[in-house]
Amino acid sequence: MTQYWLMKSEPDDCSIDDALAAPDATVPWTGVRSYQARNFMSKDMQVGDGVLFYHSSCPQPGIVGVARVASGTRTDPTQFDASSPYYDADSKADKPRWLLLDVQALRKTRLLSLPEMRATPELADMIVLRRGNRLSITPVDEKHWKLIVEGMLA
DNA sequence: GCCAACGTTGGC
DNA sequence: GCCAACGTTGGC
Repeated sequence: MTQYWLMKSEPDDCSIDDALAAPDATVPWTGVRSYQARNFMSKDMQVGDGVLFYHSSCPQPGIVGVARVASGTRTDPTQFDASSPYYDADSKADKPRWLLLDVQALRKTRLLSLPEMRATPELADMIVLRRGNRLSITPVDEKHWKLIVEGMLA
């Protein structure tokens, strides 16, 4: 069964335009350094799952596009790259701690801004809107996906 | 195993 | 630049 996810990306790092410009519009989702998000990738996310592409840590945070999970997980090489901001000195090559998967951008949406999301009662129980939420990958209910992708918020 | 200190995320 | 929230670390 297809599931749905919201994935945060800092547009300075990888924006929806960057993803759409990549070969096959597909980018390796590097830099996940939370066990909870990692476990979503390895245990729950399936090729073909829907992804809401979200811009964070930027002037206009919000949902900017639709994507899909395009691969299973593999080792995230940035954990071994001492010049990377995602370097993890404690992760060993024979026992990698961090994973990534490929995400294929499908299209841009209008900007559904964080303030608009917060002002929309139908979205009130989205995990990404919870106080203090810092999780970079969160599951999305089908009802929320439909409202945002094809419903009244599209 | 508890919990205070610290670091990070991310909106504002 | 500030700060709320929360995960992680490390002393005990």
